[in-house]
This record gives sequence, C-alpha cells and structure tokens, in this order.
Amino acid sequence: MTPSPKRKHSPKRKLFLDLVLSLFRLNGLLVSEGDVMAQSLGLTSARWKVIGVVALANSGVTVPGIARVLGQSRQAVQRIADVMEQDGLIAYSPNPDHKRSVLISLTPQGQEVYTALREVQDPWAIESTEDISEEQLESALNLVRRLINRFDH
Amino acid sequence: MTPSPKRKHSPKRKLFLDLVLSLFRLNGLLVSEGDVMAQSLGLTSARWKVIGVVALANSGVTVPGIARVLGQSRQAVQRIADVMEQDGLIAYSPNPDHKRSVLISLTPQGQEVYTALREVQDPWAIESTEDISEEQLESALNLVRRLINRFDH
DNA sequence: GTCATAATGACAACATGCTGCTAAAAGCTT
DNA sequence: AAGCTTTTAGCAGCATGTTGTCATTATGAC
Repeated sequence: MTPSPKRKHSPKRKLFLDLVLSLFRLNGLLVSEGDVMAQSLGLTSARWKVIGVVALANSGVTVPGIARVLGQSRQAVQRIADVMEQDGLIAYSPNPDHKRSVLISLTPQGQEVYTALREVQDPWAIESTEDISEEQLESALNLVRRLINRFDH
Repeated sequence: MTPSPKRKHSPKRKLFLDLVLSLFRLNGLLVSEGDVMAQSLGLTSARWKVIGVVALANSGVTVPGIARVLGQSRQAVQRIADVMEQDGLIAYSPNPDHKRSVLISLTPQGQEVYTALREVQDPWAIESTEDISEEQLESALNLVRRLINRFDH
C-alpha cells in the first residue's frame, strides 16, 4: 500500500461517469426497442417519437414545438415530419396565428396507427417495469429531470 | 373494490413512458455536453467515448471489444477508430492471438489528450452531481443497469 | 410605426449510428 | 482432421441526428 492517496476518491464522480456511460447504452437499446415495436406498423423509432408527441398534444402542434418537446433540432423533426406527411400519417394545415409555421394533426390513418401502436407500446411498458417499483421509477425520473434541467441551457 | 375501473390506471406505465422520453432528451443533452468538453481538445463525443474505453481497459482492446462495451455496432466503432488512428491518437498493433483483430493502444499523444480530457471531465462530473446524493446516483445506476440487462438480448 | 431580435422554413454539409453483405480467420463439435 | 458456427474486417447503403446559412415572418423595445 502506498502511503499517500493525494487524489480525492470522489465516489460520486465515478458513479456519475458510470451512469453516463450506461445511459448511452440504454439509449441505444431503447431506440432498438422502439424500432422493433414500430416496425410491425411500418414506423421507425424516430416516427414513433413524433407521432407520440402529436397524439398527446392533440392541438396546435408545430414542427419547432415538437422539436422542443423532444429536445432535438427543428431540422431533424422537419425531415421526419415531411416523410410522415407524404405517408399520410399527419397533415399540415394553415396556422391562423403564424403564416410560416403550419399546424400538424394526425390523419385518420395516423390515428389508427397510433392506436395500434399503443396496443404494442403499453404492454411493453408494463412488462418492462415488472420488477421495478413505482417509487424507483419516480425517483429515477426525478433524477433524470434534474439532469435535464441542469444541462438544458 | 368498485367493479367499474375498466381501464387499468397503471401509473407505472405512464411513469415508464415519461422516463423513456426523458432519457431520449437527456441522451441528446449528454452528447452535447460531451461535444463541448471534447471540442477544446479537438475531439467529438464519439471519440470521447472511444478514448475513454481504450484508456480504462489499458490492454488488449480490440474494435469489437470496444463496441461491446459501448453497446454499439462494430462498424460504428471501426469508423471512429480509423479516424483516430489517422489522427495519431491511437495505434494499431498486431494481435498475437488473432490475425484479423488488431490491438488498440493510446499513442503518447493520445495519452496526453486523455489526461487533458480528464481535467475537463472530472470537474464536470463533480459539478453535475452537486445537488445529487451518492445514494440517488447508486439507485439510478442500478435501475438503468437493470433496464440494460432486460433489453440487451 | 420603426427597427433590432428571435423564430421559422428550406437547403446543404457532415457526424454518428444502423443493417446487410462478402470473405477470411477463429472457435467448437464430432 | 473435418466441418459447422461464430467472429472479424471492409465495404455499401441508409436513417437519424447535428450545425451552418439565408431569406422570410413574428415579436418586442423604443
């Protein structure tokens, strides 16, 4: 044993870096899960995210608005949205409050797809949390949101 | 109990889906943080991940091995590694145990960069957890790892 | 109202991830 | 040893994300 640990141990530092690395991994795995679920419906994980935001915030959604919810760039969402509009899942309509930024809504077909999506997504969510308590989920969500607020400049 | 709640409330379902959405956001923000930290050193967040794995597992690292640690595809890591080798951060050397899969090591320049990286990364990690307890970090890491194991087929 | 600033759409360039494919090397079962 | 399976590198194609730029529209300060 050397006599002099000059360097501070700082277990929180290592814990946090481990957490960050694990979050990168989990993110990749979640995208994969989303791809698998969405695949049977002709969607991808990116469209899964977008259709979810549109379906929940059922009125007055715009492309930059979706981007803000997802924490992504306008341009990334715009590209996905344009494809989904071509595919007939969403529709653009004029925005009375804004000449440039059109409103987005689900088409009937988009609503069908979203309904079908829920029938895959909800059981997935329930199964995924089988051995996880509500309290654990809440505290993890709490921590994640604190980190989001810290990093969202 | 009343006979009427046709739809199960399942608060865990909504909690989990909120958590997943928040994880997507946090992932994007963490990548941004990594980009900012790595930028001053001429790195990007992707190279930040790779150099970290090489520096920690200081011997016998291969491209597919890094990919397994990061939970990414071989090809993604290979592309980053090839660029880093061109830039002189890492070096390939013959693998006595495997004719095809070469070993990766940090060059002296790579070690310098990693040292400089630590001087940015460690304070960042400590500051990021200022208002978070060790116990909270541990339980979050625990939960994330359980989810990784569940989804890592 | 005017003017600076912010938000938006559109386009381009690029980084990072994925899958799929082929051929070579390694590992394993018999 | 032979043969089947897995791992690997290298290539290609593509999806998803980023930033940057420019012109247009909104917004807010004065």
